[in-house]
Amino acid sequence: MGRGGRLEDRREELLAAAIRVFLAHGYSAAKVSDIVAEAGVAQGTFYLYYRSKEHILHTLVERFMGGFIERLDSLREPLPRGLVDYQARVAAVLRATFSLCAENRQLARIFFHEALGADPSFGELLNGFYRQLSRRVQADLEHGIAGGYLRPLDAALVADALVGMGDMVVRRRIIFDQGDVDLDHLTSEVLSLELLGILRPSAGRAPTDDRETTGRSARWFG
Amino acid sequence: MGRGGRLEDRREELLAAAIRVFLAHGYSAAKVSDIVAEAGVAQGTFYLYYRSKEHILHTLVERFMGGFIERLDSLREPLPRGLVDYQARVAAVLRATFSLCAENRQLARIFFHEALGADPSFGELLNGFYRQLSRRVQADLEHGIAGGYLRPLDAALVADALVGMGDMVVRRRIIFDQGDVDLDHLTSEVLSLELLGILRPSAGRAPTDDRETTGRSARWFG
Amino acid sequence: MGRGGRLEDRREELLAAAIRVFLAHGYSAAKVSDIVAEAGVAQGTFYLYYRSKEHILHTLVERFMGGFIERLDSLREPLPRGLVDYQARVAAVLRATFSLCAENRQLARIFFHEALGADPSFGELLNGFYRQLSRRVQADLEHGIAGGYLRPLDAALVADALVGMGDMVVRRRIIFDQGDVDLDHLTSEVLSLELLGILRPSAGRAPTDDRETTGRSARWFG
Amino acid sequence: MGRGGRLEDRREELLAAAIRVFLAHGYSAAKVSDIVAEAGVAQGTFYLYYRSKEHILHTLVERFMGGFIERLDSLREPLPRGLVDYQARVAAVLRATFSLCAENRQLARIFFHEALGADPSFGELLNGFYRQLSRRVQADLEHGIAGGYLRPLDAALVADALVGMGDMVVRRRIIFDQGDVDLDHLTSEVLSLELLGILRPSAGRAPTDDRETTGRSARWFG
DNA sequence: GATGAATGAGTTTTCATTCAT
DNA sequence: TATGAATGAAAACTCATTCAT
Repeated sequence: MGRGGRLEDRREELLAAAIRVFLAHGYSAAKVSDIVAEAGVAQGTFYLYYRSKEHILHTLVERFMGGFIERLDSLREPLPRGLVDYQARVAAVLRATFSLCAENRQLARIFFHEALGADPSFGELLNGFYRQLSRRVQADLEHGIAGGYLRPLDAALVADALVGMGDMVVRRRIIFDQGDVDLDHLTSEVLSLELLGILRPSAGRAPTDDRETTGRSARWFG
Repeated sequence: MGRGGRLEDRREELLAAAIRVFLAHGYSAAKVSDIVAEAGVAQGTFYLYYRSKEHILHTLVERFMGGFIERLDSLREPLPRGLVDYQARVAAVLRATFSLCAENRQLARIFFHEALGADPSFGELLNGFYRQLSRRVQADLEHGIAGGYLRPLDAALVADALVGMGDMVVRRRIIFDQGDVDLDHLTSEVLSLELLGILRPSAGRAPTDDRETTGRSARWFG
Repeated sequence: MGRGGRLEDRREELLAAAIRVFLAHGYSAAKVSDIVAEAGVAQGTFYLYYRSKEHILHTLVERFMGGFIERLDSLREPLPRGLVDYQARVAAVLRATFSLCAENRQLARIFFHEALGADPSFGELLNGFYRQLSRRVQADLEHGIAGGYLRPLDAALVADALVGMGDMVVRRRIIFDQGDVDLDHLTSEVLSLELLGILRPSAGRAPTDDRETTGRSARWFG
Repeated sequence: MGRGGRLEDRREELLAAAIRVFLAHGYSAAKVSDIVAEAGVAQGTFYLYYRSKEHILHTLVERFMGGFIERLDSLREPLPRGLVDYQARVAAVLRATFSLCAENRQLARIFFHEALGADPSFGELLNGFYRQLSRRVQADLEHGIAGGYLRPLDAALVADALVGMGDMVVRRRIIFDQGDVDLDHLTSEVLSLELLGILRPSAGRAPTDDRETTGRSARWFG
């Protein structure tokens, strides 16, 4: 790791500095001079690694989104073969979502809080992100409906709603909260809600035992 | 009425102009000079009515939030006396939520899109809004659990998740979409999801002929 | 005192309000809106009585200068006939100067402190004021030298210096100081200093008993 | 020296430009854009070196005051041992005062004319300056009274008056006047006035052949 | 690559003054 | 006369970006 390593280090230092600064002051109040001061390099150095202030935010956001989608996709590869499979998959996806955000709380915070107002283009980006998530959920729903273990429903719309559930739990329980989070608890509650609904469960509708679905493996990026 | 009315008119004209400008360029790219040009008044006039660009956004946001909370509260006054009551109430709340956002799509768009990144303080404001909604849902959930018609669950957490469902549906289906929206359809689908969950309904899980619920005609609300 | 009286009252109220505001915030920081608020009239009313913010300061300054010069001139009418006369006259002038400034401390403060930086033209005005004072002193000095009771000296220059003595005593002892001032003491000390400095260095150099020269009469303007 | 020298140069260029602009238009009418135009640098460069327009004036004023006080103090180190010493010292101080102001006429002009009304804080600054001068004079007077060669007097008050003499001579004869000044003449006239005014009125009222003192040749100082 | 001084366009905000009522 | 809403020119100051060293 000779020269290339050094260069990457600088890029990463700046990225890390940018995270700290964006979190401390918010994106628009953050100055490039704050970032370089935080990173301990000269003003001009910034522009050797990033085209602009917006570009470094873009990098941050794309890293979050890319890592997120990639991780989720790794859990989804085979289509679920039945209800049990499906349950396990949803559990795994939820667990991964919450873990990912908890482990990268700062990045997630920037993604969900700082980026949006920064530039009109980030609105599109965020929407694209939700759309990607929603499409995957929708596909699974349709698969399940066809498989007969899910009830008929407007899959696209319900997918949006389910993504929203996860989104809000992440925003209010993981990003916004300060203290430690019980990821297992979050997962099992949201999973039950998603699978069962809130009505009193009639026979045979056992809310899944999520113990199994709660692997520690999720090491993502950063 | 004469004079006072004039003053209020000016305030409103500026507000309307600000909405148009914020939607067209985004909040941070919007200049006060754009707003006054749009409103057809002089630069200084703006500052007769609003302390700053941030202040007019605050006004917009508070107007949206206030109207929203007020409307929802008007639907919630008596606590639901049982499952049927509860269902009607949730239906009404969802319907009102979607109607309100559809009727004030521009305001809603500013609220959900422009305000967040504008200023650190708006993050707090938005969070407060979600917290208020969530607390109300939580109270209803707890009431229903005590009443025996809802299953035991972590009411605070599930409330967050349910608010998230509505939030995402609003954002992706009402605000983001351009065309007309079938509010009844949105309501009935989200209502079913919320009440029943997505698993195949076992016996007696009224009120649920899925066909009907999913169909366009379903009327859960007044 | 029908209409005219009213009009004059308004003018005076505005003037008084302007004094208070100029003293409180300084001329340049003072806003016309502060003055009208202080006077309890509408913004536009100001311009019925004064052409501009500068104009009201001009009015204030001219009132001070005019009153000052007028008062001094009333003491100087007959040329002093000899040393005794001269001493009495200098004493009276000093006493009047100090009284005037003490009685109109606020106006004086505006004159000496606020006006200068307000506008280049006030520099000229102030200089003109000093020039007028200096010329009068110079004339007396020349008269005294010709009369043989003052020593030969550069009358114009010494006049400037003597005016400066009074000026600084006024600024540091009357305007700047908060508490009460012993005008008799100021007068007698400055008088001694002045007379000893300029008298012909012959016999009879008794510093005047200033008791006599200290009349209470000085009621000036305002 | 290379780099540091450059930075200092820029500061000085801006300072010099500011002097020219303040003298030409007056402080309050002067725009930062005038200063940078005069200095031939960009608008933003100004703020690399000075926080604000007020700050550069502060710098100017402090430079004047500092240089002035420092110079005077260098003349005063040993306390005068008697009348002769005292005379020499007063002469030296007057001469230095006049020289300094004549040599830095522009700076002095800004100090005495522009700074005062600029900001309330400058009133304090100027007053502090006069207070410093006055205290030094007062100390000398008290020393002389104790030494028996000065007459009893209110040293603090007379000190103020004497400072005022110098102040007005500087303002009217050095700063305000355009042409050349005869510093020797100013010094000798003011010196006579001052000494006669404060010396003990006993025998030997040297140093006083009035003819000579008033003449151009008089040399009271080195 | 690294530096950091210099750039200058861009925007908010203020406030003396006007004028329709 | 009195009002006070409206005007709009004016200016300070910021900060992302560049570029000579």
